[in-house]
Amino acid sequence: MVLSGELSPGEQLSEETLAERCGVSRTPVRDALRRLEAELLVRKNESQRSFVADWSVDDVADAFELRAMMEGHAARRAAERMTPQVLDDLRQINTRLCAAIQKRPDPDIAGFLEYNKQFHELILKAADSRRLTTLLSALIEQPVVWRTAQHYGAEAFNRSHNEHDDLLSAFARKDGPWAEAIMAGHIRRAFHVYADAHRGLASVESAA
Amino acid sequence: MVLSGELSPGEQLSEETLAERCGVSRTPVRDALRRLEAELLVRKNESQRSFVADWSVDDVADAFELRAMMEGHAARRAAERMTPQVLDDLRQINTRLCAAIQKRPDPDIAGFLEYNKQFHELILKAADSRRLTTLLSALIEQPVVWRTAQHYGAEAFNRSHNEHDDLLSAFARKDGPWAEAIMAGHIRRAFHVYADAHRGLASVESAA
DNA sequence: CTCGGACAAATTGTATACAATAAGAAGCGA
DNA sequence: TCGCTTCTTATTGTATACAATTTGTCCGAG
Repeated sequence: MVLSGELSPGEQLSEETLAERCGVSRTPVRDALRRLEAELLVRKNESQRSFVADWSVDDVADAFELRAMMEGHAARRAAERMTPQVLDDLRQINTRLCAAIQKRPDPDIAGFLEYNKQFHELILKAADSRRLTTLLSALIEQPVVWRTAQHYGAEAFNRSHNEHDDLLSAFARKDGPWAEAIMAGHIRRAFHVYADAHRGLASVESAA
Repeated sequence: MVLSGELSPGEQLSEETLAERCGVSRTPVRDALRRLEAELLVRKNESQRSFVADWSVDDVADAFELRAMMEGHAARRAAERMTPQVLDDLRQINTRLCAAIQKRPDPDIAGFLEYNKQFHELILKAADSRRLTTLLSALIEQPVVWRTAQHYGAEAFNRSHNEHDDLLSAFARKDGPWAEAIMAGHIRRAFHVYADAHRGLASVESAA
């Protein structure tokens, strides 16, 4: 509801109101608010009342910057720990991703998103750091990824696929620094696609 | 209770048992478990049962590595955004820290910890990234910092103070990369003090 | 003796009621 | 009219009861 714009930035979120609206009691609503607060989609003021956080473009830039750093770090660790099995799995996923974006008449965006998600998650798993996994999960908003992909053209899809291929090369050579550099660039490129599409808009929500 | 070793690693944490033990109902216990899970002090298995996580030395190394990366990033951002006012505040804090570690006959460890915390928190604030602040708070376990400081000798305290001074130089010149490098080294040094003190021990808890 | 299946126990998820607290509104005096 | 106090109301914190799910155990068939 926050990400779809159904709730406006700054709007107060009363537990009882939300509970009624969702047809559940306050208890699961409280849990959900806690999670959303951890993901910074919801803020609490000094007296514990909840409000919809407003993500300015700067906030999104901030999130992407951190994600670039952390996924880059994950890629480096993954490269250092790469096994033939994992490498093969990654190649298979990227092959499927390639097939999805080359579908005609229209590329299969849902397929792209799914395989892209699998690709990044497998790298994260290969990085073998519970903490990194936990921290990143709070940082990657799939709806933001989704909106970014909506603005991809054929060339952007191909670039994404090629960057994944580059990553596979770095992984095959266990070249950690290279993998880190490619991944950081990969994420930053995604941000610029997002930023170009939202240029001049005050917040994410008003664009949704 | 987890950090003091009152609860053993791997031990199951029943909400009801904890509630009884703490004299409260299950509701606040549930909230607490959620928070502890976010900080990775508690794990949940696939069927949502909670257990005390066991932090091996590798896990602590993992946490310190991430902390070095993220606090380094924070230091760089802080350097780029540094103002005379903040710089002055940081200098004052470090002066007080210096006084605390030079107390005789024994250095004032509590004072060191307090001013060290203030120093790092002000840098984090100057970095001006809500996300970075949120993520780091889940990563910095003050009890771990406390235990590390217990193993500091006079030279380690001085080194810490001098590294803070170096950071101030980097901040004064708004030299982001330099600040990042110093901070990363500063955190890594702290880890090695910790690791040396715990060498050969299987887990944090058994050493506490 | 082992393997399933069903039953019992333990545990978590959810709903609801009440208590504590904070925000807002009304009244009162200067 | 402004500022203060007080009361009302809105909202969150906590306790408890019950439902749903999972785990462990026991018994019988093969």
